[in-house]
Formats: sequence, C-alpha cells, structure tokens
Amino acid sequence: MRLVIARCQVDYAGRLTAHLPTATRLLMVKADGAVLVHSDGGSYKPLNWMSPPCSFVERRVDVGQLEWLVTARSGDTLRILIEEILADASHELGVDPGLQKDGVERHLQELLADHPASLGEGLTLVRREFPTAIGPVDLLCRDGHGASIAVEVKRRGDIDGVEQLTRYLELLNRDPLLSPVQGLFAAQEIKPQAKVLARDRGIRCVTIDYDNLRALDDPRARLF
Amino acid sequence: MRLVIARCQVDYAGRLTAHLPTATRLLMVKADGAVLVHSDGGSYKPLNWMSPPCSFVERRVDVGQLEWLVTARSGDTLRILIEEILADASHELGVDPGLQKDGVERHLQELLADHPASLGEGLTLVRREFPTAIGPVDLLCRDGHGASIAVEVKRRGDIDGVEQLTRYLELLNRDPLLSPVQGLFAAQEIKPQAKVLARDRGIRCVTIDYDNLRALDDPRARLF
DNA sequence: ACGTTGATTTCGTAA
DNA sequence: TTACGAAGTCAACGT
Repeated sequence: MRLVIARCQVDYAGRLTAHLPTATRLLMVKADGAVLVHSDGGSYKPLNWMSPPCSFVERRVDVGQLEWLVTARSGDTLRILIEEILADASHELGVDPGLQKDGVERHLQELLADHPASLGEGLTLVRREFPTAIGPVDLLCRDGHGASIAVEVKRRGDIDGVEQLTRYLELLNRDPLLSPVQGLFAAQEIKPQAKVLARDRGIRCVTIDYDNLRALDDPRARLF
Repeated sequence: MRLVIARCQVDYAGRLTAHLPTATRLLMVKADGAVLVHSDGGSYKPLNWMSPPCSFVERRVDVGQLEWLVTARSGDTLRILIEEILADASHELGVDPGLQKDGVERHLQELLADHPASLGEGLTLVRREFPTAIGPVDLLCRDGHGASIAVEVKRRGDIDGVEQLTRYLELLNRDPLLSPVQGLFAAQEIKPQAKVLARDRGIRCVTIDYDNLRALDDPRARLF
C-alpha cells in the first residue's frame, strides 16, 4: 500500500464526470491497484476512487507536476494532477485474513460460544477461534465426558464447510493432548449434500435457530 | 489526518458484531474524528470504520499493546487492539473544497456544448465556461442571427439558478462587443417558480431530455 | 455467469 | 428536521 499526501486536482470521467479543485489530500494506492482519494472529512467514502482491476500510469506533465492516470476496462478514467508531494510512503501489508468478515456468521459464532449447550447437551466451551496451523477452528468444546469437539459454524452449511472442518479435524487429531476430536457442523441451514458428506465422515450436524439463540442471549446486554 | 500502519485486531459492536483477526492494516483517523481500518485490498470501503461524531480514547492495555476505543453516541463501539506500530504520521490537510462535486451537471454541460442545437434551432457554441468577473458562464452561444446567448445549465432548475444567470447577464451586457446577450436557462426539470421568475426577466427556459441528449452523443465514443 | 438483495450503507434533496 | 430515493454504490447470495 502506497500512501501519498499531496496537493492535487482530480478529474473523474466515467458514469459521471466530476472534478475536484486543488487541495491537499491523501492518495491511497492499494496492492490490488485500487486508488482512493481521501479528504480529511466525510465518512468512509473517498472523494474519488477507482476500483480494481485498473491500470496505473504515472507521468511527468510539467516541471514539478505529476499526472496519475488510472484507467478501468470500462473506459472510466481517474486523472490526478499532483502539484506537490508532501509525503510518500509504501508499506507491505500482506493479505488480510478478515476477508471473512461475515457479520451474521461471526455473530452466530459468538452466540454459540456463549451458549454451547445449544449445540448439544452438556457441551462447554474450551475456546473460540482455537488456532491450528491452517487457521482457527470456530469453536473448540468438550462434551459431558470430556471429549473434544471441533465446531465449524456457517450461516449456510455447504460442502465446502464440511471439507474445511475435515481439514481441521485431521490436524487436531494429530495432537495427542486433544485426540480424539469429534466434528460438529453447525449452520442455520444445511444442504442435503453437506449432510450426506458429514455423516460419511462421522461429523455431526446441528441446525441452528438464530432467533431462538438470540433470545437466549441476555436481552438487556443488547438493548443497553 | 493521522495515518498508522499497525498489526492489529479489530472488534466492532453496534448494529452487528464483527471481528477482524490480527493482521497489518492501515488505520486512518480523520480530522472530524472518523476512524477507518483499511486493508490492502477490496474496494473503497474499509474493513471497519466509525463515522463521526464519535469519541476516541487511546489507552495502554499491556506492554507494547495499545487499545483504541472509538465510541459513537448510539453506543456503537470500535475497538482496535494494536500489537505493533510500523508507521505513524500526521498531516494537516485543511478543509477540502471538493464538496462541490457536480457530477451530472458537468456532464450535462459537456453534452450541451457538443450539441448546442438541442437548446434551440440554429444555436452554435462560442465557448464553454465563458469567463466573467464573477465566475464562468456555463455556455456562451450564438443564435442564427448572430446574437449572443448565455446559458446556465442545472440539473434541477431552481430560483437560485435564475438569479445566478441574471447576474451573469448583467455583466455580459455591459460588454459592447457582446451586448445584447439573451439568457437561456437549461435544466432537466425546472421549478414553476423558476419559470415564472425567468419569464419575468426575459430569460427563456429549456427542459433537457438527458437520455435523448446522450443518444445524440456519438455512442461509439462512449462504448470504446 | 447473471440477476437480486442487503448494507454499520452514504448522500442528497424535498417536504 | 425528517423522510425518501439514488449511488461511479459494493458484495454476497441464489438461480
């Protein structure tokens, strides 16, 4: 990610035409090519931007003036005329794991973490986001007999989710301190194919009633 | 505007609950208090944010760990747990003038500049953004008899637009080389009050069919 | 691949 | 001040 503080003008031509007169702004160039022009106000929305995929060309148009020409396949162009650069820094951020910022799924996971017994009688929570080498397991629980249970939580239970849980189980069962670890696939709705695959692999399925679960949650904690 | 590159976790609790696991991200704190958490991908939308007005508290929770607690009046909270700061810079940007990002109006002006005859039979363009002491007139045209016509273009024709055009006409008519200059008020829709005022001042009104105008524009120029 | 729908929507304008 | 509609909407989900 490249961050440039610059005095600049901006012109956008695409679905609409827009112009921003000269001012000092933040220019953000993301690793995927996205370009954002932010002012020091407003909400999260930039004044102007170009979504990836897009091409980026920098050229010198005059002494002390740079032009950034950002072009999308559709023909949309974002032209940034830089009159003065006040700061210019690049940083390596890496891929963000938060791509899975599924609000409801996360909320489901939290609710289930607070009420593990709704997944099965006698279940207690060991840890949420239990770490493994290939990523965190949503929930690690124990049943009434002290046996470990790895829980994968999805809003919609698909085959992919079963595969994911299978990989976690394979890793977790290599740990002699945890093994044997059973699998539990929890989702608001589970596709028949996923159920079949889960049964084949000895993974139990639980369909979650979201509203019911929310009612279990202390209502006062949500209202105030 | 403060820009921080940091390894951090983020938790949001408000309308929904969301969590972002540890990763390196950009934290942007705007002058109006807005806080944005950007990754190096996605579009212009941050992973998480808090819109102003909101309060900002920074506190040390552990050795080498900082917590940013951003709270809105509504009770929404954005909690950023900073594990490592890789960069931290503040910049004074000032107020952005670009609040006036006239999108469609500018486009209308360009289309009408390309097709002045759609404003009236025999009309030809003299200049777009014709300069006067109090600002540029959108279009200066000539009719079939060589008489000057000043055109004010608006998306929505309001009284303000008529007043604006009136001021321009007053100035333009002082110029013996141009005088007499007629006024033409062009907009996608014109309010009855504006029509009355324009008629009273001898300003002609033209309602623009935007789609029709775009069709007049060379379609190949827009498609390729 | 394509249409439909929700969003921590934001943003503007009209009533 | 509040309500309603558009957005360069984006992104996810269903067909």
